[in-house]
Amino acid sequence: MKRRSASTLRDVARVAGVSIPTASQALNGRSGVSSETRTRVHDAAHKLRYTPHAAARRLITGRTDSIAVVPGSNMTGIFSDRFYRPILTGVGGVFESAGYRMLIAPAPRVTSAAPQFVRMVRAREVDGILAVGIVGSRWIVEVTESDIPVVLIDNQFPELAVPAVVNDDAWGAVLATLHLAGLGHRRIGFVGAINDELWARETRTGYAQALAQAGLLYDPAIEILVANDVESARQGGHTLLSLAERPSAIFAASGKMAIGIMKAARDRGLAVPQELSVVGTGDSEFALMTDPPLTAVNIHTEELGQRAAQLLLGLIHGNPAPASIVVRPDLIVRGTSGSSR
Amino acid sequence: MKRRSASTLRDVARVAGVSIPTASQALNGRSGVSSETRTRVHDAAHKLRYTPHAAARRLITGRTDSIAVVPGSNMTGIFSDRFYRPILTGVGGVFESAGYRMLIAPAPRVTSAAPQFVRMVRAREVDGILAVGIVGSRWIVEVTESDIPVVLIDNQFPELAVPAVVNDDAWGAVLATLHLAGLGHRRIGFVGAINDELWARETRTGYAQALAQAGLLYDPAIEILVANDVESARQGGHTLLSLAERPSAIFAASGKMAIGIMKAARDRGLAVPQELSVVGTGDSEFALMTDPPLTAVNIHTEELGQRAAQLLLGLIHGNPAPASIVVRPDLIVRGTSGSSR
DNA sequence: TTTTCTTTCCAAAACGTTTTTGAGAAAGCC
DNA sequence: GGCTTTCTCAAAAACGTTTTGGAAAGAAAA
Repeated sequence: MKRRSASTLRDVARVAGVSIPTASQALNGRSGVSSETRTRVHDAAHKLRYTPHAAARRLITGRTDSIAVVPGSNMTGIFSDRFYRPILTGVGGVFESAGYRMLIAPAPRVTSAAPQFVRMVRAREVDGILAVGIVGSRWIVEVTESDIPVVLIDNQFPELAVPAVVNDDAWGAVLATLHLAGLGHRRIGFVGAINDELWARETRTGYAQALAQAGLLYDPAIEILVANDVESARQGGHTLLSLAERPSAIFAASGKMAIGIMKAARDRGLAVPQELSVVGTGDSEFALMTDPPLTAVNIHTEELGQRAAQLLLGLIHGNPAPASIVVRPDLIVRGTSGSSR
Repeated sequence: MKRRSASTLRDVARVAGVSIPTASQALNGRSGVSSETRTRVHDAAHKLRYTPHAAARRLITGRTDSIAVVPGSNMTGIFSDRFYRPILTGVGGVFESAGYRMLIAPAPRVTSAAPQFVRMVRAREVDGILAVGIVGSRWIVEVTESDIPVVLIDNQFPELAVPAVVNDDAWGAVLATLHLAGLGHRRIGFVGAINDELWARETRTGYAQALAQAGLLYDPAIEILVANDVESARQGGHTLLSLAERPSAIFAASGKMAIGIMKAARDRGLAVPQELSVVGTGDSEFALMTDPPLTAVNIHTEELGQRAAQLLLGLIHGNPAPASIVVRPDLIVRGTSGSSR
């Protein structure tokens, strides 16, 4: 009596005293069935706790109501990445209200998950794909061959015409740099990431551009590239702060690097923001942990995710693919940036 | 020529010049097919880029090779929760090597996702369920009715006999408190979470127990319960540190609360660890951001996830359900705890 | 009364696999 | 050459649903 095998549409039809197709019609709300039998079928279904077998339904309808989320190779993990996490929250919210499920390959990186994902796509397990971060173009080609809609987040393949949603990293750097310039700083240092990912390059570009815009000289001596972690940035900070003409403000391209800079300042007994202004990039959880709280470029990560999800839903429903979407960050001024002198 | 509809087993059979069942047998490596036809079938399948239709296969085999991950109501979000994130990383690793996929309802909390999940389970979309954090017992009952294996993480229902994997929160508190006692501290304060979740209660229990074990007096005046965030803990810290007989050490039940305490100490000009020792709880990403790095109870989150995943895989393959698994944390001594005086 | 139109339902086919059963052919044995 | 045995393959059934093409029954129109 424990193991009551799951009830099927046939059972419902039998209990309601109708044929299988009639039961199906009734439950799916299609016309051509009297309201009396309709309620009888619904009652039977409810009594038997009937739920349609997903695989059977998929087989005939061709829809899966699921989308696959693919972690790019630059994610530290689909669950552990600080930057991409809130993006996925945004994605999830949109798909939830649309009644979709997210299928997540447990593989930490797309490089290892690639064959698995291609198989998933070919097996028609999903209606669409959301690739988050860096994925190889070879992989994209293989996937798009299957006529399944794909949307990229924080990545672009202009030559392949794959729709994408990206953050305007250069704009963020411009905001940060102009903010510091507006406070009267003339020597604004930059600590960037030494990798060659898009955001690292773009951030650097924005910094240089903003300097020009503010009429400040670009000085390679106060620009330094380090690995994207606290300790490397701390060392980089010491390099910058030990200069004869040390910068009065530093813009760090990530939250971790900003924290490293603040540690370096504290090591040297420099008060923030009185003797050194620091601007970072990142979420508020990070920013509020420092003392004082970090002035930072705020990337609308959740919005990135939402926009991408909406775009993908549109493609699934047959809408034409729009051009890429660019989302601009803004700057949240907290306690680490102050006027020069 | 762009829209080449996906090839099916029938196509493979036709190209190879055999019947459909023979093609199936050959591809699935079953005996009773000559090696010559077998290679012919494989060649055809490869040429046509054949991949079995997942839904069709599921319909007949009954297996889905997927498991559902259910976010508990105390998660801040399946992607955004600091504590549960690494657990899911552990889970993912195990399922990846076992060839399983993870289905994640995008809903942020199980309370909102409950009906959706029950439907998923009833629709036989998954072979097993992993519930992470707090889920309602009513929900569990509803799900277990479907004869689908369920494993809980960081949660327990002794009366329902649902297998679970939990962290030994009390033990962590004992380690932290005894560490401080071992450094010579006689007045060890406690900042706990005011919610009534299991970990909050257990941590408090462990603290009290360790005091007794160390021969120290339990003083309600230096125990305080606050909301689990930085700012609340900061205020709580001020309360504790303004006492006439202020504690020389404080154990905080979470990383956020530990940071709040450190901010309070800095507000009052108290040097850590010279004038106040602080021990927290949490991952190293958090702990390394403070200055000096935080001495903290280290919960083996990833191991929790791995053990739970392995347990669930066992249940799916018919193993008997073992008793609950308890994983003990350890203490990582960093820079915020020093000897008394 | 006969014809035409609705309404309500059901039989059958389809989706793409896997599994079971059985038939034909080649080979071994007397 | 007749008999069994082994090997290879194909025909048919099954999984649980949705969709299509009518059929039966009753009501409206002639």
